[in-house]
Amino acid sequence: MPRTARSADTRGAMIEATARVVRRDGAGGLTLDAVAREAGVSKGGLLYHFPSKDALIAGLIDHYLARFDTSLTRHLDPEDVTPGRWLRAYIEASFADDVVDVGPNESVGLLAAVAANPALLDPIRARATEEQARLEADGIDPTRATLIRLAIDGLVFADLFGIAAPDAARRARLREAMLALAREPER
Amino acid sequence: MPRTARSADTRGAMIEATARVVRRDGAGGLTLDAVAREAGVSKGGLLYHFPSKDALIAGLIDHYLARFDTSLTRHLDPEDVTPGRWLRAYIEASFADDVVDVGPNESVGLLAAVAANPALLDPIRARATEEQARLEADGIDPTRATLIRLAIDGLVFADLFGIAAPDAARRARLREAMLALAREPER
DNA sequence: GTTACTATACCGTCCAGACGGTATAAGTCA
DNA sequence: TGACTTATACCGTCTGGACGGTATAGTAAC
Repeated sequence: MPRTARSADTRGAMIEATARVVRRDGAGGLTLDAVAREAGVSKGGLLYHFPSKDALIAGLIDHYLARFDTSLTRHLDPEDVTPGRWLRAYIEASFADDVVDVGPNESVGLLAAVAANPALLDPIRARATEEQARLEADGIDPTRATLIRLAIDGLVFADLFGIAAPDAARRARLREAMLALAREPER
Repeated sequence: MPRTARSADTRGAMIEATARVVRRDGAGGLTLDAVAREAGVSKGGLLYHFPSKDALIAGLIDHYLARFDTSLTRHLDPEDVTPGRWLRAYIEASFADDVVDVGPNESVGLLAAVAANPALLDPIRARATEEQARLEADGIDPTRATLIRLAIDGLVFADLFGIAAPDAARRARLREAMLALAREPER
C-alpha cells in the first residue's frame, strides 16, 4: 500500500527533493514548504525527519559527501602505487557522472549552507582540508596537484551556476589533460 | 564635514558595505537593514540610491565586473603578440591583490544573486562566455586555456568559502605554474 | 528649489518552527 | 484471540518574527 508507513528511505527522498529545489529556485528558494511540496510530504512530515532547516541542509551535505567518498574509494586502483595515484582517483571520481555534472552534488549543499548558515560549511571545509593534505603527499608536485584540484572545483562551480560550463566534448578533453598532468614526471 | 551631503561615492560605499555583509553573514544575511547599518546610512537613504534589493545586487555585480575589466586592460601587454597573451593577462589580473584574494570581488555578488534571484547572474554569465571565447582564440590549446581558467575560478571559490584556500606562498607558486602553462608551446 | 539624504513608522507577505491530531504497526499481556 | 499500550510516521494549522518595500515629514548643503 503506497500510503502506509513503510518508507525505508523517506529521508533520502527528502534530501533529493531539497537538492532539486535549490537547483531550480536558487538557494533563497529553499524553504521547508517548497521541499515538503517537492517531496510530496507535508511540512510536519518533513520536520519529523529533519527537526530544523539546518538539520536538513546538514543532511544534504552529509549525503553527497558520503557519496563522493564511495566514488573515490571505487576509483582508487589498489594495484597502482605510482606517484599521483590518489590525485588520479580524485579526478576520475569527480568526472564520474554522479559528481561533476548536471546531477546534484555536494555543491548544492554548499549553496544552501551559505544562504542559510555559513557554519554548516564546516564538514565540507574539514573534508577539503583532508583531501588537500592527501594531495600534497601524493608524490607529485604539490602545486600542480593543487592546480588540478582547483580546476575541478572550478568545473563544479561552472556547472552549478551555469557560467561558461564546458560541453561534454571539452569536458572529456579536460579530463584527459588533467590525468596527463597527474602522470607527468616532475620537471 | 563628514556628515554632509556631498558624497560623490555614497553608492560605492553602499556597494562595499553590501559585499562586507555578504562575506560576514553569508548570502542569507543580506538584508536591506543590514546593509544600511553597515554603510552607516538609513534604510531610506539606501533605497534612495538602489530602489530594490535586486538593484543593489545588480549594482554590486556591475561594480566588480567593471573593476575586473580595468584590471584586465591594465595587465594586457600591448607589446606582447605571442600566443596566450590574453590568457596571461587574465591570470595576472586575477592574481592582482584586488581580485583573487581575501578582498571582495564579483564572487560575492554571485553569491548574493544566487540567494536572492538567480536571474541576476546573467551579466556574469555573459561576461564569462565572452572571456571563454577570447580564451579559445588566444593561440594556445583551448583545453589547457580552459583548465587554467577553471583553476582560477576554483581559487576564487576556495577563497570565498574558506575551503582549503591556499596560503600566500602556494598562491604565488600557483600563479607561476599557470603562467608557465600559458607560455608552454603546443605539445 | 533641487539633490541628497535622515528618521520613523507602517503594511503585507513569507517563512521557520511549534503543536495537536491521526493512522498504522508492533508489542504485551491475558 | 482480542484489548490495551506504545512507537513510528506522518498531516494540517497556527503564530510570531523578519524582511522587502512604501510613505512621509524633516534637514542640510549647494
